Amino acid sequence: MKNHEFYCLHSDLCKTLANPKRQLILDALRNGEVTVGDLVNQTGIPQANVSQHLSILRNKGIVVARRHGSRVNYSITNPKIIKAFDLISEVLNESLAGQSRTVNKAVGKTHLA
Amino acid sequence: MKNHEFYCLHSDLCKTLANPKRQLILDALRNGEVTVGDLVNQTGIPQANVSQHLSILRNKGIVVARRHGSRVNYSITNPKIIKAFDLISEVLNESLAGQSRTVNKAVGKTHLA
DNA sequence: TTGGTATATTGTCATATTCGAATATAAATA
DNA sequence: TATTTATATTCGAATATGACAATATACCAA
Repeated sequence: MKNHEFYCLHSDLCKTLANPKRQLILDALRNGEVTVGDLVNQTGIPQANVSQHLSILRNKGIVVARRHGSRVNYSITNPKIIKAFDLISEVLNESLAGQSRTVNKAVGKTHLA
Repeated sequence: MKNHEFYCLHSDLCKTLANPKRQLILDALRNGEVTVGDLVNQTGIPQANVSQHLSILRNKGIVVARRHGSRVNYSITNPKIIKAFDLISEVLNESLAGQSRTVNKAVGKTHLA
């Protein structure tokens, strides 16, 4: 059993990934460096909001910024982030595929939703 | 580029994983079925709170409940959940190891925290 | 049926997250 | 220097989340 602090760090990292807009951004960064402006265009998210999310991702060390003239290029620091992302996609797809079977079936007469 | 709904489902799933207590619980379920009572003992989390978290995990299809007498056994529905969990652990460890180098270095004179 | 043990749900409050609007900063250019 | 373009930060309001206490439900045994 690992310690409490580890779980906090781990879930903190997950929490950072757990936002639809940040996922859009991460997916847009999947193939390499992209500027903020391009992220705005590709995702349709307002500029200020993109910057907010990039700031969050930066602070967690998930992305890194590199200024190039007036533009700032962002990229993902660790490719395993994308691997984890894709694994969770798989879980999601399998879950969606096998839905409505035993998954949420009631147990006994409990209220188990 | 995938659609918005997919990202919402995906981040919803991540969000469910993104909680230290739920991670403790998931790690305790790593090797197979465990009863609620055992989860309470192993994690030190109060019973009501464990049930709350199990309810959340159940509703997302991450764990499944099986009643056996007066006890209820929980297990993880898809082993890939654990794989994803472990991948994120790796990212975390690598991030902790390589900390304080270039990761959060300022870019230009921006306030980039 | 009564009591006891195991598990689940609800209500409430404190805290955290998210977004848009407004504003600030940096670099490029006139 | 003044202006424009690119990006970042701050503030405030709405909403979501998490924890505990209290209570409810299910099953078992006497």
